[in-house]
Amino acid sequence: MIRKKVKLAYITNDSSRKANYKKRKKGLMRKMSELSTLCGISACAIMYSPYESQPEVWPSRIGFQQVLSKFKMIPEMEERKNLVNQESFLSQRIVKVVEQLRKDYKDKREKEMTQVMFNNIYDKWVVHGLNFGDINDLNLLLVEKISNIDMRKDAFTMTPLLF
Amino acid sequence: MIRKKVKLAYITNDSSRKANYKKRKKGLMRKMSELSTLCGISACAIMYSPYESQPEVWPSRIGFQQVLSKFKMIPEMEERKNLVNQESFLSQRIVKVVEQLRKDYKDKREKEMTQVMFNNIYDKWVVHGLNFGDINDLNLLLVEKISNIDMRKDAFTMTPLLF
DNA sequence: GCTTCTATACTTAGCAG
DNA sequence: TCTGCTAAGTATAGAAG
Repeated sequence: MIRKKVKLAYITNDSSRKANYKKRKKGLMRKMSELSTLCGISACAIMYSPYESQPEVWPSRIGFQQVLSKFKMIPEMEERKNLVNQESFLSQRIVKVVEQLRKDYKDKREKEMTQVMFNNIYDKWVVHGLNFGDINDLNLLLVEKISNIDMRKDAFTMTPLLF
Repeated sequence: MIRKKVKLAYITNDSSRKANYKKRKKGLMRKMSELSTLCGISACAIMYSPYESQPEVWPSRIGFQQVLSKFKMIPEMEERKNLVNQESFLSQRIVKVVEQLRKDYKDKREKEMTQVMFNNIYDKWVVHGLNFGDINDLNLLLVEKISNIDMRKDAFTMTPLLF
């Protein structure tokens, strides 16, 4: 049981590579969470492996409803919605995008469709070397072109999502 | 020099919190890179702290040009561009989005503007509990509404970016 | 494949310059 | 501050069930 030093190279043996992945993924997730609580910072990690059908994400996707609830519950947020500076403009846009998203998800079929699309696209982004910096840039585009989205004008309501 | 066990709670002392952050961030980045090379998987991490003006991203944003070059160099990608199935449709859209992005970045002023916007928005997303899963969902929206973007039709050319 | 075990490798808290 | 040190604490490679 002599433990070797880590040889920093691709593990060719399939089963030990998978085992290694699962162990280290767990460790990474824990460290991510520790850093976040110890230092009070926001952090995210995503791992896209052939061992899982969905990308592994930290923090977990738990409760999109909770996220939406936060929007309602945070008073500063409500205040911001009534401000007229750029910041509040952006906040409102975000709220509306999220609302739009909620509505989209109500159509379960469409949801599955887009999920499949996402998997395809994300796979390509990663395969072709787009990192999260680049995905962020794509988000920039979203912001920029957001006025093209046919936003609904009605109030921001909170009904349960379908997932 | 008796070292305590980690007490998993917010470090109230400012300087030691910052020191802790920098050390652990470094460790996390290394582990991220190790996992990626050992297991050959795609992974990303982003940390948004008050200690740095820009979010800390792994892998680094090095060479968007390189990313664009990859698009040109990977033969399968070129083939896909000529297919007519959904997959190729999506690939083409990605290429065009990236192209659009490149053009957008040519306007340096606009670049800075959007960068500022991104920082504001990303901050809010994270502050209000949106994780990368959610940001991915927003990306779904981007895909969905992508037909609203006024795409340029000319060939995909490769000129240096301004950053 | 999966757990669980545990010796060893690695990480990092606290200190010093 | 930052850098480097080093021992205490933690993660994990490899084996066993």
